[in-house]
Amino acid sequence: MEAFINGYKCLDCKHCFRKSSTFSLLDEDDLARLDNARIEVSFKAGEIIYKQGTPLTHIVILNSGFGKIYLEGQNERNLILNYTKPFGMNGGIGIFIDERHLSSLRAVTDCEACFIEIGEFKDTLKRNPEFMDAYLREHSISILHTYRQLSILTQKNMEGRMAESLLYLDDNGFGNGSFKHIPKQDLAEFTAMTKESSIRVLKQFRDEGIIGIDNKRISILDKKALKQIAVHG
Amino acid sequence: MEAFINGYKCLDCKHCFRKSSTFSLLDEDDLARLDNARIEVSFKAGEIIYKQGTPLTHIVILNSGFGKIYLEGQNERNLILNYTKPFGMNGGIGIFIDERHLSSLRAVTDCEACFIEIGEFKDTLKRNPEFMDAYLREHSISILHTYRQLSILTQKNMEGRMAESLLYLDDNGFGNGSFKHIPKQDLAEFTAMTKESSIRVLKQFRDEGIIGIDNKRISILDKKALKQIAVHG
DNA sequence: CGCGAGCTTGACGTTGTTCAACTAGAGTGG
DNA sequence: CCACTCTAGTTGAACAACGTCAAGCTCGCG
Repeated sequence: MEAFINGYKCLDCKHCFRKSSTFSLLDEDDLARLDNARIEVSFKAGEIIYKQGTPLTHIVILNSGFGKIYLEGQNERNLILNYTKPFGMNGGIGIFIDERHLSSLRAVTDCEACFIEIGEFKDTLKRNPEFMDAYLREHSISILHTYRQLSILTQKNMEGRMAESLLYLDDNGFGNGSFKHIPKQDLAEFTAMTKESSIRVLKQFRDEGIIGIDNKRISILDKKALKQIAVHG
Repeated sequence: MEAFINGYKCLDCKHCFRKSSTFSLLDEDDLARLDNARIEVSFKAGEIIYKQGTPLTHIVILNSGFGKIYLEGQNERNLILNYTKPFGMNGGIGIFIDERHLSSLRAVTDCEACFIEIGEFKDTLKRNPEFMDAYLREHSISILHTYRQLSILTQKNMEGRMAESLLYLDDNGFGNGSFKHIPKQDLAEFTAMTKESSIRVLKQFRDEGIIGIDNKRISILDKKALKQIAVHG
């Protein structure tokens, strides 16, 4: 019964956590506590999972589907920081300051999300140094990516930025050499340019035989050329 | 004798740590251990304290003077992420990944730096949950700033970026309403524009009576106007 | 006094955005 | 089945923003 009502649990915690190298560091006892502090919610593609500025009360983990993490910037323009990774922890960066979300998360596909209450989550971090280490490693990688983005987005031209982004998506588990689900508008928001510009750059890449575009699916045809453009741009 | 040889200690650890709210969370025992894992080095203005990509073996704390934290980007162009804060912990973000520096730190003024070995530092973090909390809070604030920069640098025009930067510097302890030590080139690297552009924008601000420039010292005359430009730009 | 680093200026070219119009395809109700 | 609508995609022309280049300046310092 509960399984069909949004906001209640229908999955077994241990099952999910076994798939995550970070959560696999916890023992039965800690998993049980987290399970207790956990809520499941499903989201439809396009729905907002959490919004920048709102109170940060839970860590969010997507155990199916994926979402985009973005900053809401000047006059309705967004900047996509990254896409979620399976079983990655989202929304946690603000928990040590004012407990508000520093970014927004929106479902790209339909998603199943686990919400873990941050009080319990923090306690778990404190009780388990290895878990803390893994958590910090995850965040460090995210910061490394943010630094890279900062450097790329402020110093490379449109072609270079687009090449970097396509390579990043390809190298980080968005399909083998091709990906759907990412409209031109989103590629624009990931590369800090306008939708029109992203279309023009992609068209240029297509005309040069570097990528293929059919029916909203982008395929990388010449990765070497893309790398060349990424470095030089 | 030692006091005059660079790389040896001449300061009392407890003395310094008492000035830092983060380090004041540690007890005598932990402070003594850190003191043991500590080296002091002084740097002249302009010298590199650590360089992006090199092995990260120590956390660096500046107890006098200040430095700039920057990314080394495309063809010799740097991007200044931030300036150091007194007794702030620098260089630590990479300690949970591959133990290499993600950014560079360079002395802006003459500096006295403490280098704390990261093994001991990590152990101290693990032994002291409150210290860990404070450390994470510091880093979270730094990430928040990085997000802000990402948003500002990719979405605002030059006037907006410069206004934001001047306000940031003013609000974060770089003199009351005016600051030296930051040449036009550095303001350019902080706002992701060329030296020439930063000069032109500053000149425009001066002509509008918003700032004053004399003898390399920039003074904020009309903060309200600056805020207006920052929001709108 | 001369040197050099940082600063300043203007002319010019490139890059990327804006705006406006148009197209294609998916979903919806009659 | 067809018109209607909505969203994503596409295109071109005009324009603004910003960088590049080249030259000259200024001021502190040896």
